[in-house]
Amino acid sequence: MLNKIPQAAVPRLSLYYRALLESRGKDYISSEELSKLTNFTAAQVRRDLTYFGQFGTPGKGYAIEGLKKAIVSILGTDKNWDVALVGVGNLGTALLSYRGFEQQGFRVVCAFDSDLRKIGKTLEGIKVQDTTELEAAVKAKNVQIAIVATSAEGAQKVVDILIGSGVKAILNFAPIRPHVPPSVNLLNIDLSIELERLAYFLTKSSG
Amino acid sequence: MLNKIPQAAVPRLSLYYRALLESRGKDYISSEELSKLTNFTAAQVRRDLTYFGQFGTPGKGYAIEGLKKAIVSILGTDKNWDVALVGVGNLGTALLSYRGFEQQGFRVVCAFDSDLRKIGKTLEGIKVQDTTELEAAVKAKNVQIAIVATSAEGAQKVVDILIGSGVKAILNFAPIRPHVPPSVNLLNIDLSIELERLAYFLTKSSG
DNA sequence: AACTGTGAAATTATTCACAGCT
DNA sequence: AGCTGTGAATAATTTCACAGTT
Repeated sequence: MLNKIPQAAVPRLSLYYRALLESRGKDYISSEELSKLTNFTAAQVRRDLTYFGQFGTPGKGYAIEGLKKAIVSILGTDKNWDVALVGVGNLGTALLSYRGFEQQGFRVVCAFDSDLRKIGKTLEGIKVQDTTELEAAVKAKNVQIAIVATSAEGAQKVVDILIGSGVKAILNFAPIRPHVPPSVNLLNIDLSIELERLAYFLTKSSG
Repeated sequence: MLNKIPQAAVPRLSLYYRALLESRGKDYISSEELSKLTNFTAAQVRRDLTYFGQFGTPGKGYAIEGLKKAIVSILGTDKNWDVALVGVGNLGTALLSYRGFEQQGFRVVCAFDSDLRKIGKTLEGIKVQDTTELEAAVKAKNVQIAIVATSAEGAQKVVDILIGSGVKAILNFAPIRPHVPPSVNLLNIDLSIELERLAYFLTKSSG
């Protein structure tokens, strides 16, 4: 069986995992119970899980500990990843101190900025380097993942340097859609677009 | 013609708008040109735009200035919205100084935290209030929109208070999915889940 | 009896392809 | 001639409903 996995199934898997974390004190959980905890349908829960394997026991449900381990392994959050951060403005600094990164196995090992006032400072134990050193540092440390938290203006150039340095995945917070080759995983978190979505829903429901 | 608008069309509209901002020096732009700038297909551009109206001129394309105004009006980014911010930790502080809010017509008019070390401080001209004052302040100022940037633990309680105070839309950054009535617009920005998506793509492409 | 896993149906979203307008 | 707007076709995703397993 060669399933094509819907893109949207992956974040749902994360949400099932959260629900499992909250489900202490029993061994098994049914798709029905998982659906109540996550506000998806029970059929969707079952379908989603079968995209990745067969984890259930008919008549009993899903073994909670086993399913947790399976999801962690599918998502890859049991691995550790070194990350380079480019841009230590307000957002970059907030990201540096965000404890969720560590919890998910992401460790920021170097940080860069082009602002002379920031270069040389140490934040959360990481010394901020000049962006001109980006390529050399990323290559030397064999970093595979980068977070781009620069302004829109600098972002594409930074992305190009990162890709040239061997980075395989980019989490982009700059409000542009950088151009990357198909071999590079790009994930955009675009606050500006989320705000426009919010404005749209507000306008629709109040007008 | 009574279109149901696909959810995903709204952020695409935002991206078309960005492309239009970059298209200076001419009066008309074709769906083909817009598709090149946004990496969607020309058919998708045309289909998306017709969900919201008829903006094109056959033979010429879309009048750039007219389409820009139309999109701004559809998205509601021509309106101004007062916003309450709950949680002024690292992320909340970064959001407070994020200039994109103002640009999109969102103005933070009050900020709250339950940490005594933060209450009373002034950030970006906003005095941080105790979360116990949340309900009274939101009601007094008739705030319709709130940003929740608290920890997971406090978030649901904050959301309940906000809804009880008349808030109609919530932009939630806390890593939980708060429960809200259908009348309230909820938009989750869940960094933790994005990181797991990233881990998944990395695992898949490297394993 | 309780529950999963999954074909089949239904729904939703995208792409094709072209009639018709400028 | 050049391009939009849109029915129809296709593709993707979700939901239904139930055969089969524990």
